[in-house]
Amino acid sequence: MTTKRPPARRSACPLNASLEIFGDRWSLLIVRDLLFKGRKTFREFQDSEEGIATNILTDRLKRLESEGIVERRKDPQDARRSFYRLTEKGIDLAPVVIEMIVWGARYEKTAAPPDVIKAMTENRNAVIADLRRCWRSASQTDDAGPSLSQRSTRARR
Amino acid sequence: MTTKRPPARRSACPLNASLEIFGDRWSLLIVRDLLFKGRKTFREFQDSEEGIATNILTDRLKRLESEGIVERRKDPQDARRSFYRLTEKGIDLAPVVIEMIVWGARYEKTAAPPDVIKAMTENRNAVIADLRRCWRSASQTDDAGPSLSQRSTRARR
DNA sequence: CGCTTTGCTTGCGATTTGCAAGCGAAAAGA
DNA sequence: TCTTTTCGCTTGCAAATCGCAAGCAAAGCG
Repeated sequence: MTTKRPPARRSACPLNASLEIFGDRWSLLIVRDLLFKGRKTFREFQDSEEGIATNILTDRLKRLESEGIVERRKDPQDARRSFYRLTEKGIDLAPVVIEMIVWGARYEKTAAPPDVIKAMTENRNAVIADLRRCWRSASQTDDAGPSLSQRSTRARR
Repeated sequence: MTTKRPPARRSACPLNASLEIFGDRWSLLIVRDLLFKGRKTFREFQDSEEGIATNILTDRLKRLESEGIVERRKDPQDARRSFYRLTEKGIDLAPVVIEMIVWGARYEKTAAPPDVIKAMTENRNAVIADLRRCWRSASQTDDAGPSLSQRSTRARR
């Protein structure tokens, strides 16, 4: 008589927990789109440069939602559409995403804008604080998240 | 007449580059074992709590080596065995791994030792600097990496 | 009413996974 | 020496996942 199902982790290591939740090629791209690009609908995610397949996108959104990383709410204007937004737990993935961006920009050939990378490395905490502040206010006003977020690319103090 | 093969990225985004290299359920666990647990041989990785299959371990080690994240060198004592060690590029994954550990420890049930998590959050840069220093000296003396790295769990200034 | 958009499902072949077994070379033990 | 064990790795195979195309109901739009 089992009670419920915390799908049984491979280990009790926190890194392993993280990897089991978003350790794949797609999940963090959706988080990136939410965090930095102001994307919030299925179609907007689908239109991302990487070209995620619709079935995978559906699966990842469900998974992220069931993990409490994103929230979904229907568009009152258009009943077909839903808006996705990051929860607190999702916003807290920003440091992970930023470190991965910095590493990728440093060691691989990418089209990363140098000023953004510079801000992320030299001004990490301010960038994260900005993202958090922006999302917090957005979740109060209820009118979706930030859109382009080229805010704190300029240094703070 | 194609020149070579930079396996063709899905996009030029640095996050995507990172995900294509280590965006799977296993690669970073190997990096963790190297960074924090002093493991350095095939068998030691295999003995990790998560129980990686040998074929996958072989594949990931090859992949990490071809990406320049780990280096392999034969054991002069035992010709069967090889030692793996992190390169500079691999050591620079420490911030990524640490953020994932912190996130996992914060939001999931894990067995993460609280003092280690505390050090990683409150004293992030010192922890990273310690790891780097430790690995740099190890790669000079040529006698493998750090072993238990419970060093900077105590705050610095 | 046709026509499009949105989010999602289905089908299907290809790739990747997880697990077990096996294997050669080297080391260790008798 | 001869046997056994260890190490890193390969193979086989079933299951799961992936990527791509097509389709589809519900809702908006003309």
